Amino acid sequence: MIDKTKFPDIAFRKHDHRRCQRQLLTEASQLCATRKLRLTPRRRQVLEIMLASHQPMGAYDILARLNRADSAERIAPPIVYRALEFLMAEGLIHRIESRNAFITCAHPGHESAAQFLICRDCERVAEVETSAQSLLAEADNLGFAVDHSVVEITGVCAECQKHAG
Amino acid sequence: MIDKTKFPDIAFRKHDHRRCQRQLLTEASQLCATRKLRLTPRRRQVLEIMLASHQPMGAYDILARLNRADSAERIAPPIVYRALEFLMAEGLIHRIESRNAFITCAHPGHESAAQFLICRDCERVAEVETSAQSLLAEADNLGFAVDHSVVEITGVCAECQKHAG
DNA sequence: TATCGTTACGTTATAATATAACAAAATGAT
DNA sequence: ATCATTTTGTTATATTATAACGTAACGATA
Ligand SMILES: [Zn+2]
Ligand SMILES: [Zn+2]
Ligand SMILES: [Zn+2]
Ligand SMILES: [Zn+2]
Repeated sequence: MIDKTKFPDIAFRKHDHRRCQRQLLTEASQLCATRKLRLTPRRRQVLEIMLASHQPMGAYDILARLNRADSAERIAPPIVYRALEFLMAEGLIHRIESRNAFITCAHPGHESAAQFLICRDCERVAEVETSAQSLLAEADNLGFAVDHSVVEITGVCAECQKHAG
Repeated sequence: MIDKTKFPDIAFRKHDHRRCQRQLLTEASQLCATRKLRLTPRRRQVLEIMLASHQPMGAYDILARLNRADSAERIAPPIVYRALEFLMAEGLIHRIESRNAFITCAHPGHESAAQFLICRDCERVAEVETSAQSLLAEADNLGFAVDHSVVEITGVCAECQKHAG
């Protein structure tokens, strides 16, 4: 069992990635079973493709891999986007907004908002736990040189909350 | 002079927006003059269009307004994207990654990374100046009900910094 | 196991966002 | 006036995402 709370930068280190993959697939299965949701072959297939690395993938990258796998079929975009939609809704993957790309969740089932350290060189992504700690401090801790940070909080402003009443 | 440090939620309040517009245009002019950069008619026009409101605009929204303004010309996407590129490079506007949209900077020339509170109801955006850790507290302060937060820190991981040597 | 409502998948077309590549014009420094 | 540089204009195309609608699989129930 890889504890990503202790090694939040696992994505940036050499490690037994097979174990990552197995562990996350198992967690995904269990999570879906618990919630009585169907991790269908397609959804599982997309998740497996995404588990190939700790780099985010664009929907069309995933699509290309799907079409390379089953040389007979001609999979179309909506299939991929639907699988991504399901996986995101269940917190098995996250969207990296600044890249229009998607990445597997490092610890499925977490409550707090996901936060990422994205290396613009190797393109690997580490998912860190929000907790109380400052993310920038955490980055500094990990020796991660911050280049650009995107912080976007979406919600409803006070005025609109009144009107909605 | 509107002090957005004292009123970080100015975008969510009733206020004299003409003053916002005038003030930001003046700041933009001065900033470009200081840096010996050209705030050309096109760039200024795009900035003015964006100053219409505190809501982010897509590149094609801006394009549509350009084409409505000069009914003769047929402005094409690259023109808009180039103006946006310039304005972003100089910190006069910011990109809202989670919306593929752009918004004028609330206080041009600031050093720290921009952070936003985006209302998914009225779609107005407040730019706040706080550290990442206290942003959620700030949101709470302003009565902003957080719905979804995107925190993306891009940089170079420790390993890649070694290889780059 | 036949039926039926629901969920997931497949297919086609198209919308929305963004950039490549190259030509023409404007700028500003000799 | 000339020329290098920057900015703008133009055409075409790449990339990302969704609408709309039909088919198949599933899973509960009779
Ligand atoms: Zn791994
Ligand atoms: Zn996660
Ligand atoms: Zn205003
Ligand atoms: Zn700003």
